[in-house]
Amino acid sequence: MSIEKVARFAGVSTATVSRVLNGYKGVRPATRERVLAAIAACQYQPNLLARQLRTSQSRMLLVLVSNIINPFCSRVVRGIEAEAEAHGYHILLCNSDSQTQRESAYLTLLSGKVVDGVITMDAASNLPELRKMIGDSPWIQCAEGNPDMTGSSVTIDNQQAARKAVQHLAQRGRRRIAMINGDPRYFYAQQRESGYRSALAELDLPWSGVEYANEVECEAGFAAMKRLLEAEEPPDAVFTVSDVLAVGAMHCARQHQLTIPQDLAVLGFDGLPWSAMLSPPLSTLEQPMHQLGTRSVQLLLQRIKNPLAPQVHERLPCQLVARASS
Amino acid sequence: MSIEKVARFAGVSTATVSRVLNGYKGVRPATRERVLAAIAACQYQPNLLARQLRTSQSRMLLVLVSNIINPFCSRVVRGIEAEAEAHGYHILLCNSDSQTQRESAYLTLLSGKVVDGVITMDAASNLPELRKMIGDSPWIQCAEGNPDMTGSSVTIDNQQAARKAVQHLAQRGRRRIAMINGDPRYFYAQQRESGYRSALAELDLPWSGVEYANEVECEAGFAAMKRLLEAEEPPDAVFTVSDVLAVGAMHCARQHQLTIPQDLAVLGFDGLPWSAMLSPPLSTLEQPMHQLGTRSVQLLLQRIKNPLAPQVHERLPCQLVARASS
DNA sequence: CTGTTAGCGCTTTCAG
DNA sequence: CTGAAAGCGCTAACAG
Repeated sequence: MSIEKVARFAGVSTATVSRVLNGYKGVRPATRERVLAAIAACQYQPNLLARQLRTSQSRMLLVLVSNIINPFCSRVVRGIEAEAEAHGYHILLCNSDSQTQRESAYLTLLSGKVVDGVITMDAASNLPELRKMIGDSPWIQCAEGNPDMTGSSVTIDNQQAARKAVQHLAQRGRRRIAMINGDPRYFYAQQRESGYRSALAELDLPWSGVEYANEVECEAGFAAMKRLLEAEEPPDAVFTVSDVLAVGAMHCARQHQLTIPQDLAVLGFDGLPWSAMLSPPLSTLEQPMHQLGTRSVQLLLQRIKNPLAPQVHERLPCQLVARASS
Repeated sequence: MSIEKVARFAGVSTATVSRVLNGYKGVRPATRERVLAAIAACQYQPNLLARQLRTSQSRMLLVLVSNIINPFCSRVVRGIEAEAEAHGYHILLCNSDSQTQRESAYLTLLSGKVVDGVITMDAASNLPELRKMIGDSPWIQCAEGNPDMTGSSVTIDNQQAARKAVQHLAQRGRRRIAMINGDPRYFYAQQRESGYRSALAELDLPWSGVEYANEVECEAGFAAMKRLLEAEEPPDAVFTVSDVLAVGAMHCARQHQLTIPQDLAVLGFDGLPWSAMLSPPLSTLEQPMHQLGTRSVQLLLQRIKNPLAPQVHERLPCQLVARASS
């Protein structure tokens, strides 16, 4: 069931079969019919690998995330996939767990021509060795990425978002605002922490407290909150870097007999749909998750089409949704 | 930077370069060194596409899920990816949204030799046209799949799990136990509903009420609960087919001034980590999500290695975790 | 131990 | 409008 058999069956050359397969115009209707019939008769299925090798394009995109279990990631990936599919591309998913070794293993698919480009949602850009592997292959950093560096990116303004968070909490009368941050190797985590600190300074709030969650799971949020609450001077508000962490933080507060928001105000991040349905409903900074994904694909495809396209750093809007938890 | 250039550079044949690349033993250390040096000098990166075409194996697995946003799916996929990676395989992710057309578009990657096998978490097995596309390519159905049909599967005993759910709720004194089910095109949904109804019958509970959520999102759970609560005879307990739906159901109950579990007992499904941290903590049927994924890969790889391996239908255990919501 | 050679299945000039 | 033929880059017999 190769193209040759079909050709023999139809009594034409392989070139002609290829032409009808790819919908070229210059084929006499009669022969086209004959070829089509042969294809059906042979139950022919093109070998995509061979085609990809020959045309040197796979129409596949590599998506490197730290962990698809993070609902923020899965929603962005959904956007990526939707847009990719709309342009006839497929996606290869890789969970790196932020392990350099795994990331580089996946990046060989890039140099190996198995994928036409890559979207990273990981801290890859911070590692010179990975940047080197990517070389100047088409690459977009999504929801992470330092504009001062090379490589296009589409993100929100993380520093600004964190400032909004602190300002909101301060407006509600909170004085000891803590932060539960993510892995500080991420640029987004650095930015949010910097925004947090600068807002605190501007508002003349001397108290600060930052704890790091080792992963984006509610248990990690719980543990971080515990450390915060059992410190000498516990916070009266907490800003977490993910709604998932906020769930853990809220649970911990309840275990400590604290009422939300009276005793502790809680503010999440991401804007996952279920944040509105928690008890109490969670205030959060809503990220345009789907759009982060679709836009990344648009820029990536643009880059694939024209490798010389200029690098861009897009910033998508992010807004605070105030609810009962703060 | 093809293998030929490296060969020329090292003064050997392409065969020898290929040999050292693939770690064959029969190469004199001296030549091996020379080749290695040439590879480094040329910054050679093997074209994986060419290799895949030649060896006719891509070491890629297609994973067909309805929607990666469902946390149950993302956790299973995590298991799939972990096991796949451990065996040197990569995964191609497809969100089908249960649209036949999209599923079949992805399945061409199977016939096109882009992937060596497929794991479906979708209702694909229920559609003859898709089964035909899969043909006898290596295929495992994960968390879904009718044992009466061809095609190996690894699932839990959905019928049994639903019975446990009803029994638990009845034991707690509930008489009007409702169910919020998923898309009834899924075999798992059919099985759970059948388990629900048979348990009700066995317990002599005449009241029943089933609503269907059109997607696994909390909003859908909310809407379904609303229909249930606004009916003439509202339930005093509800069993949802996913923890995500339970979040919506609980929120709806609160809006209706109902206290959980006094006025309404709630029981979820899946056992997502954050279910324990809701307020009140959610009782749920815990599925072995990670294992569902890893086991599927094991069976699939077995099948890829030996296409004649017998079909199996594995059932993994699932247990009820009782918490404050019921 | 190493080289020669024949493809994997497809697309794409270049002739006719 | 159609065919012949040259590869894409790699692996794997088969010789030597």
